[in-house]
Amino acid sequence: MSTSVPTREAPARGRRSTRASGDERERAILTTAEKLLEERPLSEISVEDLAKGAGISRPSFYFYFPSKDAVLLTLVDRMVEEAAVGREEALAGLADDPRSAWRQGLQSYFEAFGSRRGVIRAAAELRPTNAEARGLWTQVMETWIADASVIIEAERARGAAAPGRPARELAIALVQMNERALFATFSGEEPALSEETVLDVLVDVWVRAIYGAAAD
Amino acid sequence: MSTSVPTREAPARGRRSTRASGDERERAILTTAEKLLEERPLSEISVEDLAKGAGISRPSFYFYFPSKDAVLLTLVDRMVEEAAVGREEALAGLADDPRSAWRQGLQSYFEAFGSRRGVIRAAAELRPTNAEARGLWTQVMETWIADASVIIEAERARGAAAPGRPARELAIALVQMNERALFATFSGEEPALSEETVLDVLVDVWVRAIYGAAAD
DNA sequence: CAATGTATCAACACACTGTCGAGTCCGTCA
DNA sequence: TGACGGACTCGACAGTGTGTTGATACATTG
Repeated sequence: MSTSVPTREAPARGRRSTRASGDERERAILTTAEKLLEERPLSEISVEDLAKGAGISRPSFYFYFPSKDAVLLTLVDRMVEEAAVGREEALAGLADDPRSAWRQGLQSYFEAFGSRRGVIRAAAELRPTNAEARGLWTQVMETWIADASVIIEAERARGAAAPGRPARELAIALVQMNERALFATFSGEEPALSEETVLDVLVDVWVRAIYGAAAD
Repeated sequence: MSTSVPTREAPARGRRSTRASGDERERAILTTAEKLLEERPLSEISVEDLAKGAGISRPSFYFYFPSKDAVLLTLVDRMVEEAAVGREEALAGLADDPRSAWRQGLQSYFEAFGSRRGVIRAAAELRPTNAEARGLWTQVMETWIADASVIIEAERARGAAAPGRPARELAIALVQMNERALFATFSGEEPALSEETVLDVLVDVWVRAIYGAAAD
């Protein structure tokens, strides 16, 4: 580890340059955003609100972040990283018990996203209008899909899973289902599955879609 | 089943009152919106653009619609109504051939939404910020889910479908999958299923999830 | 031919975003 | 020590968008 600043792998969307004291200010903006997002949607939060919450003026805000969106992307980055941690481990014990292995894979996302409702809600709100947000989300989906495809193929090869449409196609549909269902549940949409049942239902569909043979 | 179509009284979101000549103007606004939405997202279309496209001034626009959102909701209303038409018929020949019956049910949505990409994209963009849009979409989902639940239960009762989690839960997850997958495909997101395969893949998951027993 | 309702728009009042430039504060080093 | 420069701050401005108001046409139609 180098002695210099704790190498923040954070993308260049944070502060303009520098690395002096105002570090806390940057933090303050982030935590303010997180707090406000629990209360109301992104569209009802202005740069002024963020600045005020961090105890600075609006122009000063722009010293730390180039826009409101950038703040959010930083938050999302963080969350995604957390979610990715659990992903690896889950994919071990497949041969033993597919159902609970798949369940585990889902669970890490469930937990990471579930603990930051404001942020995912905002992310969903941002995606349509912000290309960077779209790209970031695409990446997440893509790794998820890639993982699932590989496993589906492996399960088919060893004869555990039923043959059928290309693994990737199946994976895309299932991952999209997860995304939508979890978003709906966490943002309190109607209709949505309850927090207690989402995981079970989703895993059920996954397992049936992957292992069950197509009827007729 | 009851087929209670969401009573279609023209929503009060059109013109302030009246119903005189300026009818064409209202139309012009609607078609302008539809046209512009094929080119660029809702967030990049201003009331000014809409007004200009319809050959009137911005204030005049407000004589016809209370806001930009209202224009869109009208468009969505229309589209949803079209989509609902095919729904009824599809649900007949289930006993004969479940797969193609389910496929047919999906197809009407596929076609209705696929022919108005701009509008669905805008609808997705609007949903997070506009309560009315959310409510409208909720209704659509709800009828879809209700239908699916009833059928799943019927199929289980007659022994065709496998038992499992409550039909409604299954229906919610599957309908959400459809929604997300179709949106992704039609708005050219990445990753997404191709237009040629979406329907097949979705139907495949539906059939396996409903008729296939849970493996493990 | 008034009177009533339809339709139109210039001008205004706001809200928000992003930028510019003039500052302050503080550590460094000549 | 004192001036130089970089970190940081904010008042004031410019731009773009929304929604409203009030004055004004232009019909009908009673």
